[in-house]
Amino acid sequence: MDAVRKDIYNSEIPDFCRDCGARLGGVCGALTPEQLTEFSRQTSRKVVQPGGELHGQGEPVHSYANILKGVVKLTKIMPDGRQQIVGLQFAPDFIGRPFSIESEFSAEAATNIEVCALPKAALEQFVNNISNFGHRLHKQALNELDDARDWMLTLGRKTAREKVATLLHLIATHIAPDKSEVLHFELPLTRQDIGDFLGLTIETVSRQMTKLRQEKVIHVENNRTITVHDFGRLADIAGIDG
Amino acid sequence: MDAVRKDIYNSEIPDFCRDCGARLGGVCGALTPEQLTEFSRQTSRKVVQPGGELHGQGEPVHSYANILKGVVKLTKIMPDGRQQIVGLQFAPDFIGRPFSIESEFSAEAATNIEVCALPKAALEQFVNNISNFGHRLHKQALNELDDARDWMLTLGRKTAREKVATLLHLIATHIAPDKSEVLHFELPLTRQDIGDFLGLTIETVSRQMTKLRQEKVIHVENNRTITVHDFGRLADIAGIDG
DNA sequence: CGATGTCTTGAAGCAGTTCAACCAGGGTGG
DNA sequence: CCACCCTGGTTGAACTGCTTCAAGACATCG
Repeated sequence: MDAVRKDIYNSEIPDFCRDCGARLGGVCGALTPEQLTEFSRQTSRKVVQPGGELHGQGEPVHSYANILKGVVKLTKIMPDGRQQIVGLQFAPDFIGRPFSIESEFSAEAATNIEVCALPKAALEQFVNNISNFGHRLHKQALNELDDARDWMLTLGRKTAREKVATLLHLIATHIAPDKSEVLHFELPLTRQDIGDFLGLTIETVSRQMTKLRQEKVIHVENNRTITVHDFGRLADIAGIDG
Repeated sequence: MDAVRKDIYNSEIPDFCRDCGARLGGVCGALTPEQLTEFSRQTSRKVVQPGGELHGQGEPVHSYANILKGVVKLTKIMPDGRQQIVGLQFAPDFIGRPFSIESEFSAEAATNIEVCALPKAALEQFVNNISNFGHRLHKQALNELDDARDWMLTLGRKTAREKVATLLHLIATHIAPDKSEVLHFELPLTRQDIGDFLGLTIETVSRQMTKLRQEKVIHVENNRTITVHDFGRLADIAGIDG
């Protein structure tokens, strides 16, 4: 780490960050190369398997993380076991409630994920010393708030059919490789996860997926690989736009 | 405004703010007396009738406001008229999406309200010049996010009975005068509003209220005045805690 | 005192749940 | 290599909680 390699194009950026997909987005986009170096010294890359917990509901938050790859689900669970996913996060989102208090939900890997974790103390140091850093976190919170409110409309007022279409639309816009009319992607969620996100049972989710398949709105392979034939049609069914 | 009256107890606080219930909470709590004076110079008090809009869905945000009194509902509406309340705000909450872009929902007075409105330019000035100000806004956003996610669980996984109890619990904790076991308050929402908040029809809301009344969990006068006899029982029915 | 808006109550219908059986893929071990 | 199971998904049939539609009660206000 002392002998920093340099090249013409990325002269000051630390090795550690050079190949990172999240470098320009999320909180890291706020950092100068020197700050990035300092940042990278305090963080550690972690790989987490599906189902692995980043933090549990009711636990104090002691660590934060930047998602580099994969999907993280935020879930709430009631004492009797009923479960609700209250947020999905994709690269380069930031995980963890700043100004701690204990977490009101658990954060769990939905797919294989790769994160850049940093301890609470480091986060606080960055917030205090880097002017843009707090601002970036604020913006992320506002985005999550907008997403949460969109989803409240989905949960409260949409039919099962619209809900499933809305979910597919959401996933597609976040992880599909291109923005053409025909989209192709891997579902990062199980049917159970989808049910828990939409406030439905797995059976209802399955039935609605089957219907969309029969109507040729989507094509499904191996239960997880989805092709959307007509993105506009999907948005229409989801009740998005006017 | 030039001849500032002073008294022994509130020497530097502007007249304008002296009787304000929100002075110590919300964003104003971050301000020194001098800043408060500057702040008060840029703001104007407004009274809004129930149904009055602070800003509409899809409009650019050009004004912000601090709630001094009353309740504001944030609502989303679909092209076909289906409606969902995505947030309730009480004094001393702050209204308006910082870093504008257009608003994704409308903010509307649910009761008679009194607000302290300030233009976008003034907000930006405060964010840039007062170090705590942005931090307060950030905290407010995080609180709203926690609230939104709590509500997602309510919308997605609770029964009609639990939903109604959850709403009563929410209102009670926000506007009830004291924290004793027996609570007494005015409902700031119509049955339609309650339905739009809970993702239910007004008929279902009414039926569940009747049931809670018959079970002596609550007492209702004039459809709007509620007495909660046993707060713990209400929380229990709402599925809150363990 | 009728008129209007808000809330309640009842009865019928239906979207989504529940319960149960079945199916496909992917180990594992005899 | 097949028998076995185990997990995740689908499909069917019966049920039910909420909605829908319709009528009535209550309060407020010209």
